[in-house]
Amino acid sequence: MATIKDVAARAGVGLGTASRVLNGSTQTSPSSRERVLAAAAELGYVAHGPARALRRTRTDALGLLVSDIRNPFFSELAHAAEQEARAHGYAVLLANANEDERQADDVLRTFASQRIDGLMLSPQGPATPQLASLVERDVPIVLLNRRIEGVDLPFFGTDNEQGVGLVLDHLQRRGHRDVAYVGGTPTMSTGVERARAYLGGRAAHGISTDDALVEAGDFQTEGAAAAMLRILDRGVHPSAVFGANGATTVGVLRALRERLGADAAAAIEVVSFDDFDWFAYASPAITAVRNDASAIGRAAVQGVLALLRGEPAESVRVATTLVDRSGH
Amino acid sequence: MATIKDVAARAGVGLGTASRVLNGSTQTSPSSRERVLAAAAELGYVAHGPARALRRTRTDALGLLVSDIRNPFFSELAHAAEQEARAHGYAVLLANANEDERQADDVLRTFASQRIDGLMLSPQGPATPQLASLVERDVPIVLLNRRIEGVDLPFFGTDNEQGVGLVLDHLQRRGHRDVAYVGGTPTMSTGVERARAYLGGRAAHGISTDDALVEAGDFQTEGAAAAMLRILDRGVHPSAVFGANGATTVGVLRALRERLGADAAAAIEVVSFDDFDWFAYASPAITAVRNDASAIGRAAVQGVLALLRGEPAESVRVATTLVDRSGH
DNA sequence: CTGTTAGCGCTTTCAT
DNA sequence: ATGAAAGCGCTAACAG
Repeated sequence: MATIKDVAARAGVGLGTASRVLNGSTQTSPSSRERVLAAAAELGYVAHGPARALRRTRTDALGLLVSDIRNPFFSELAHAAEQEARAHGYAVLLANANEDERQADDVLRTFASQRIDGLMLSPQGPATPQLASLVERDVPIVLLNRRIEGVDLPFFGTDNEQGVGLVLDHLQRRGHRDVAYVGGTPTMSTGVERARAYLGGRAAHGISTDDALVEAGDFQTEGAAAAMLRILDRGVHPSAVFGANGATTVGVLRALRERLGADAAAAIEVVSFDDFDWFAYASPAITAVRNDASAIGRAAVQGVLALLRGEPAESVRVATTLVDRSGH
Repeated sequence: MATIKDVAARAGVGLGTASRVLNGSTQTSPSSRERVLAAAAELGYVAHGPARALRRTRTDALGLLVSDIRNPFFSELAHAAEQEARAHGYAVLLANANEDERQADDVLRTFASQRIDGLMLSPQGPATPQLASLVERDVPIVLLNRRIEGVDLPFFGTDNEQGVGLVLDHLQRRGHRDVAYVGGTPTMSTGVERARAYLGGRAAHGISTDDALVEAGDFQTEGAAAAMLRILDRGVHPSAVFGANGATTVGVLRALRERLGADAAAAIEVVSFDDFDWFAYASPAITAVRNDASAIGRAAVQGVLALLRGEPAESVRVATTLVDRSGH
């Protein structure tokens, strides 16, 4: 593998000059510039990243740790973040916590060893040891979509309150009174925010505040289905159901069909926080709050980059939109 | 940031000893071993990856370049690959080509500069310059799901022929004669293989070989919808449609509804190569070939690792299964 | 404008 | 079993 030394030799210049040219540095004579570039091209020279990193004490790499890359929200966010980072000359190391705290800590250790310049992460729960040590080392860090107790870091995520507001307005417009709510994990900031906004807003939107209509799930399909079944078993007859996230809504769908049959289930309007493209193909089609994962990803990158420059990074709550499919 | 020098000093041993202990190396006295480990823990020492890489000329990192991380097939594959790699002590650098050759080449350059030990990629098209240079450098490389013209590299992907066979059997069992086929890009090995298997197998399965029922899409939703419309515009009346991949099937669904209305569309059985979980919630539910992205991801990692050990890597065609949802 | 040199943090001989 | 020393490829500081 050609090194910068080879390039310098072939171009007939000193090591320093070669380095300067290759880094687009300030003053270099056009002649040597040309020859270095030519030599590099001929040799197929690619700078040795680790060596640069060692010397410069920065890697131009950002770590992105998501809860689950298979979750469309995160895969879209990751994609957008990568594009944004690349546009700014940064590479993104993408890793997956698999909704598991241990794996998350593992990844964080790897990131730390790679000496990433900054980190974006969607936390699994409370602060882990590795995270604490990264914070201590003053690595620029931003949080994605979920907050962490007792850790004050810039936050980039969905505007849950605004999104729930959209749903409340929609339900009211459609004239629903008996609306079931299948929520998320109460230990997750996302779950708490959505629940509070919804429960608190019911009365003002003409929605029943009967607690028999409300159950907490776990943001997973299984748990949500179970929660929905518990609600139905109470003998209530909701005309609509609001699922607190995408997976929850899928669980709701499953439970409704299982308990009521496809036809009766189809008579109940289902509204979701989080939109999946295929909701348009469900029957009846599902109305959903679409949160802009791309915008969050881009904003998060800009946030770490600001931190990297020593500027403060302001938290961002990205507004959602309602995809109304209730007209079939 | 604590360096190994700090650790050695604090443990009262030489640099070499510290390094040996930290690498779980052979012969080190229990006493120094203990003290080094203690010192490292107290200092929160994390080895400097780039420095190690520089010295050892390996990074213990594998590159994974997928066509589009938002495609569930790839996000699941990526997830499985990461798990498998981690189990073998390797980190995965995951990057996204965004179905764009230029971006792919960009990523490859970054990978090259990072000096990844091995590469797994799903090619966008023909070999790019950067890929050629990686091949030349003898970096272990395996291909995911798509082949490249003129490049002979171990391949890990779906068994398209077997999968299409499952569909043909299913269609025959259901008694379909007039089956429309919306295919993929003819320039992509995946598209070619599926088309060949399907078109060639029709006669033997009692399916009409009328070419008016066949159109090529582009493996994207838009293109597939257009292709489906072209077929319908010919005045044919298929009783079933086979979509050559997941996105294609979504396009098919959209086109059918748009042109025939929801009710008439629901009378046509749609079968898909690639399964999405929500196909169970479409109406009618969609029968699909499920290809095992996780198995492919794991096999691919094992392939590069074999190459890394100097062993040959045998290509793997992972068998698919049919998820039959035709009974509603 | 350019060549030389030091040294980033680490692993790995080479002597003990 | 361990300390000393060399050097991986690169950038930046220092002389010219």
